[in-house]
Amino acid sequence: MDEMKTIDRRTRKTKKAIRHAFAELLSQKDINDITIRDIADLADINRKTFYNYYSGIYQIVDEIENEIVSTYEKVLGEVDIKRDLKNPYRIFERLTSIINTDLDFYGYLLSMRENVSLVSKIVTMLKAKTKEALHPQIEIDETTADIVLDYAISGMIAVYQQWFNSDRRQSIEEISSTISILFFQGFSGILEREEKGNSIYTK
Amino acid sequence: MDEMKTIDRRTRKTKKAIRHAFAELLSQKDINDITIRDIADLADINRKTFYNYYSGIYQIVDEIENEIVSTYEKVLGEVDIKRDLKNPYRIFERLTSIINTDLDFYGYLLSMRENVSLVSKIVTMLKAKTKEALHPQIEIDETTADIVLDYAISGMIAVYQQWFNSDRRQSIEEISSTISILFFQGFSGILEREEKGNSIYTK
DNA sequence: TGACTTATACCACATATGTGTATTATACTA
DNA sequence: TAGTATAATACACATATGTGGTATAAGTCA
Repeated sequence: MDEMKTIDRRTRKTKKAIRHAFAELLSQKDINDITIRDIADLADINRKTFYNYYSGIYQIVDEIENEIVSTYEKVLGEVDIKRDLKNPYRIFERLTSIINTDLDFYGYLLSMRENVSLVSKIVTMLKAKTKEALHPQIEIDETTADIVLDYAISGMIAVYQQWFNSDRRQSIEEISSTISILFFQGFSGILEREEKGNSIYTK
Repeated sequence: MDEMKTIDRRTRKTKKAIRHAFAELLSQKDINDITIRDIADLADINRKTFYNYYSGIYQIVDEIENEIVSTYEKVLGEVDIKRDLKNPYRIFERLTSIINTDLDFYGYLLSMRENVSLVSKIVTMLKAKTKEALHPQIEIDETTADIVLDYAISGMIAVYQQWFNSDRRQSIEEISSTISILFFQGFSGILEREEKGNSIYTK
């Protein structure tokens, strides 16, 4: 968003128009029913001009996704993964908050059928970040670490997806606490919490 | 596949030709580069005929996915989810085996960008099956159960995806054991196993 | 086998896609 | 502000898509 300033005003204007038209159309109909002609018409640009910037509809989505991942990455830089690994509540609380605020506008992307790519991008980024934080303090072999991270990160994102689809019924604290327990103690941790009847997040 | 026998021979022949052509083309190029004309030409049918059976390329994928999910569902019927929940090794071993055999032909689907839908279909099916097995024996509230299942099932599938993409380097026992531990004891269970140095699956 | 039912082929059309080329309009910069 | 760079347009073309109507071929069944 910063380097935008140095770019040709025409380019800036056109891309903005395309993005805006796309968002508008997306709010009206399914992505598969949106044609390039639709976008060009609504953005009031020549159809050819569209191809100067995007090779197709999904490349707009790709661009948006990359912006989202960048946001994640930046905010995650403020967390000390290494320190919090054995009590990851703080990490998950942070992630949940990001999703709850910055992602508000793009939230529906998470629930779209097509956007596995966003999920996999986030998975890739989080895996990289976590692995560099782990290495070499925690004694665990590479392959196992991969499995653990795949499992935990994908699981976490799935929870967020459902959270979105159910209009974020639970509080950030609830979600964070549950994911945190699932990650470190698994299902047995949940059973324990349920038995006690006093969850971590009760006020 | 059974009811196929009662269907008009022409229909049978045409659908088979389409499916075959699609598989052939898929092995040659990316799904996004496959046109309906390609399929019609290779299957040696009129382009219009294609539309008699499928509304588009992705509906073929959809059909294949549904067949895969059915296979899963059937084999999973042989497992006693309720009994094995606290020591889920058997369940995961069974699932891993299915993937390793029946899914061999369609395995690459799991690693395709587009096939989130397969994943979500499997998630939906497994969630339903698990919930009916849980209810009402295990004392856990509905919402929490949803979260646990989303987390565990999506995590599990992510592990399988990576397993596929790395050409199934680990044994079925290794994968099953790791997922099993992750599910019931979480990351702490993995750390414990690593410390002891004796994993469940060492012979 | 012969009458029927139905799948498929053939032709046609409106629209979408991707791309090339030449021209015009706009923005940058010295 | 004048000159230059480049973004955007206009136009055109080959191909793909989805769909409708009619004719033909193949399968089904009594």
